[in-house]
Amino acid sequence: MHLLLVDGSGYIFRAFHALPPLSRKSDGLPVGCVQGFCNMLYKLTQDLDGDEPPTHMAVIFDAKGKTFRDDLYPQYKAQRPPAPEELVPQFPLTRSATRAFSIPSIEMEGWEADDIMATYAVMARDKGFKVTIASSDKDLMQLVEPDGSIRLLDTIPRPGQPPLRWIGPDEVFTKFGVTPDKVIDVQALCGDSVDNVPGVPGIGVKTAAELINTYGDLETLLARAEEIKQPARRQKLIENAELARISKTLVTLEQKVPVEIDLDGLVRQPMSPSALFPFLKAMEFASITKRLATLLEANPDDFEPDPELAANKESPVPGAPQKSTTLSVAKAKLAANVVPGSGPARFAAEEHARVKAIPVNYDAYEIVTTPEALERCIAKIVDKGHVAIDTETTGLDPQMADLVGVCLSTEIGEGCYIPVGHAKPGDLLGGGGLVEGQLPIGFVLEALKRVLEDQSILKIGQNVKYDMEVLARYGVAMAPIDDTMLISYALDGPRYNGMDVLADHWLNHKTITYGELAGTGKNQKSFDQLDIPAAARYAAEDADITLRLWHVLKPRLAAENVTTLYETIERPLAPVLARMEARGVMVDRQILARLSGDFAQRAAALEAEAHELAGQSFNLGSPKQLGEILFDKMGLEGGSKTKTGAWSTGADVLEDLALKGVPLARTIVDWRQLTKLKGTYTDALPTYINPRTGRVHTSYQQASVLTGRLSSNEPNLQNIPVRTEDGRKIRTAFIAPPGKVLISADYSQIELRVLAHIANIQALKDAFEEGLDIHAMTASEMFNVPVEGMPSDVRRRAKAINFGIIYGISAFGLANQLGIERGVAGDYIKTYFERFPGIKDYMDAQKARVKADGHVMTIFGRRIQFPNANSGNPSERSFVERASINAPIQGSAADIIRRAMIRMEPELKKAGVEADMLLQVHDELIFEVPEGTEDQAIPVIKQVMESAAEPAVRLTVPIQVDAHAAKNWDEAH
DNA sequence: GCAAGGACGTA
DNA sequence: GTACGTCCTTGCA
Repeated sequence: MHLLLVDGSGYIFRAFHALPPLSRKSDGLPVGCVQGFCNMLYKLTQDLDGDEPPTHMAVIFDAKGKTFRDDLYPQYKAQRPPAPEELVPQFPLTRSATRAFSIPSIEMEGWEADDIMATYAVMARDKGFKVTIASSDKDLMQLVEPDGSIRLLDTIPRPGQPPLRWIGPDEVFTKFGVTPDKVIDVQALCGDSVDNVPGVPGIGVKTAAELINTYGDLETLLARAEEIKQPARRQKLIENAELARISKTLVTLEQKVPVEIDLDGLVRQPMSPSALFPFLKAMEFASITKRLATLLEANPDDFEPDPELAANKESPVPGAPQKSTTLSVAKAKLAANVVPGSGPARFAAEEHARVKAIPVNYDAYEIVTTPEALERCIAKIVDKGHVAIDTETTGLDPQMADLVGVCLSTEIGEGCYIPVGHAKPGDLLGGGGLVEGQLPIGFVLEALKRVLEDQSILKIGQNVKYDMEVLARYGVAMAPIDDTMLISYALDGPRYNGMDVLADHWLNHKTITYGELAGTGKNQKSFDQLDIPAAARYAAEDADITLRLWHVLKPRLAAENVTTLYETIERPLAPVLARMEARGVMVDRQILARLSGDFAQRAAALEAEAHELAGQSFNLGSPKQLGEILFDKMGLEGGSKTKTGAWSTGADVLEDLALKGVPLARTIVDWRQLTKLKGTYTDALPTYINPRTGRVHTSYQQASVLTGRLSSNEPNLQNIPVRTEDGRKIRTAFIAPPGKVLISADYSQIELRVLAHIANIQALKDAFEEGLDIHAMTASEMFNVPVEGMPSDVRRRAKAINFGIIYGISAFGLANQLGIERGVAGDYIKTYFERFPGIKDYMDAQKARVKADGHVMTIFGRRIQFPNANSGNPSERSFVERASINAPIQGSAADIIRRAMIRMEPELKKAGVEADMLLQVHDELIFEVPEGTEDQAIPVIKQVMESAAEPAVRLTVPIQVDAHAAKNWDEAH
């Protein structure tokens, strides 16, 4: 086996400088590098088809956009000039050329071609391949193997030199003075002026090699730097140790890029005349066409030039100068052609078409009731290496529901349903016993555990967190996992949540609804009451559809550059959330009961008072009745109507009335507050206490918020009151069990900090750097008031403006919030833009982006889509504009805390700290720790949270986390 | 029994 | 002005 990797991007750049001047085709499009590239591909296939011809081959390109190196070291490749103008249109053409030669063309956003090549090279070497990398890039020399299993091949044409020049260990030693495995250590020291890798100032290749050969490696050298004789050199090394380490990271190639196409996908395909000649003729490459025609024994005249790429000799677009029009039309066609045609995108489209065409056959599903059938099913999974799984249970709460059946699907169209908990109809207390013929649940789980816990077998689910939690209660720790819901969320946001919607949208298939199977309303049967054949059809369909969706959606990750988001944020977060949900939080029933009584009494008194003031009895909970009393019967001024024509009676309206001397308004406001607290919190929360654990287990929705935040429901523990005194009493009911304490750690002003970073607002950054009160600083800038002795109202206004900015400010909204004139609010905004100049640019950029692309992006590459960004409805359009300003800010902050959560458990463990992460409230994490260990836990928690953006993104503002420990949530907060 | 609207709790 | 979830009433089936 022999893998040939071609450094496509490297070739283009080097060829551009090495090759003779431009050649153009008849419409003026420069194609010199494309021609050289085609010649090189031809030559390679000719010259290497000697003793060990390549059996596998791919051309790798740099994707546009940033990589992790830019985040690690913003100056990386920063001084590199933009690509020459003649080169730009040739980039997509080299991809087309690659495909014309029937060779996979691979690029991945976020990764350099070198990283992808390193990944494939190592992957292939480990499988015993011989690997050739067609490149002369010195950064790839670190991959060269002493035994010759990985070699480089320089293919750039150079006068007076052979066309192909091998680079093995000897050539590497000539270049770097060390063996290939030490190349990165040398590069870390000597740096690279072309790529702007800093290295250690004053140390060149020779010195670097000498040092590395003396000390062995970089870390040893840095550790023993004191021993170096030359004082200047010693000094430089000690001072720049960190720079050297960063440099080493920059030059070290990633060997674990999550490539989507495995080695089998790189098997060499024979050249196809029908792919090749239309391209070559469109490019007008006469001589290589002739040579290949001879080689393939084909007649080029049988093929027409590819109309998408050919010189356009037809009538140009009216009104435009002919030449440039022709050129731009060609470019536009290219742009449109390249995206769906490129490797990963084409693969995704083909997979979609393939999977969509396979019909669902309910008769093909199998019910497993014997140990032999179960073994066959397991053997199939082991053989396949991945399996779609769906667990069926008695309910929707993963902390309560009992397992009824498990369904597994290894091939599209197939599914094995294993019933374990179907019950005979019994009385209210159950007691009917299990339906006969089912395998014992313990036996089934023991057997399945082998595959569900096997690290080499991927378990695919839809909302797999649910299945993980249920199985965890039966002692099965399912891993690793993939989740079609999360893949869809990374790609498309919460738009197609739910398997029914996904199946309908992507597979054009309507799944059986649970209502159709089990009835609706109060007569709905729980899953254990269903008869097994019907249950099997439903369950197997779910597993089958999940597998189909995985085949359709997973390739889109690479094609649409969402792999990093999914792999580094969404996928690893799911098990973390599963554990948080399983832990739950302790809630003191007594406290809530006492509060409930208190609130009830006070609400009743207010109700009587309201009836008195209104002069009649009415339902205080009815905005309709209240509006009629206030504005019709009492004839009060200042009423406004809602969009449905009803009187508006919101808290702001009532607050206005109260200030104008309407006592009833105040009474209603107070009553509403108390009944809200009672109904939503003190009465409802105790009903969520799980009888098995004695704790409250919320459920986190990982894939339902547009911006990337989590949401919490049943119960929502992300809106526990905090603003009012009565509200905070509810927080005192969230407690740590005996011997433990709660820690609350929250990000300080995370969204404003993110804004300062994204929009690059120096004044804000400076203020955060100096640890100032950010709202007071804003007020001082805006209103020319010193921070010392600032009136609280001035600060309040500035705070409202800061929040307004984050929300995509409008004069209307700000005026509303502050109770001031529209014109005054408009002046405030104007002043703000003047004092913080970058803000306006940021806002305009997001608005332009969302209109052009239909989406905006967080700093971690999460796309937030707005399909109606160009809506004809002006208010809808303004809404999208504001949301597109807010989304990258809210979303980047959400990404940061997600990253912190993923890293938290391993870091706590590493630090030897026992701390259970229980809750997340957007910018706050709640932990439970043994009493007395809080001082060990807090620094670790803070450290993880404050550095959570790194190394993917190096923020240009400090992140600050405040953390406190106490026996209850109110005091810890 | 269900959906929509209004109101209000959080970040 | 952003992002959510829950409770209650209302109106219709």
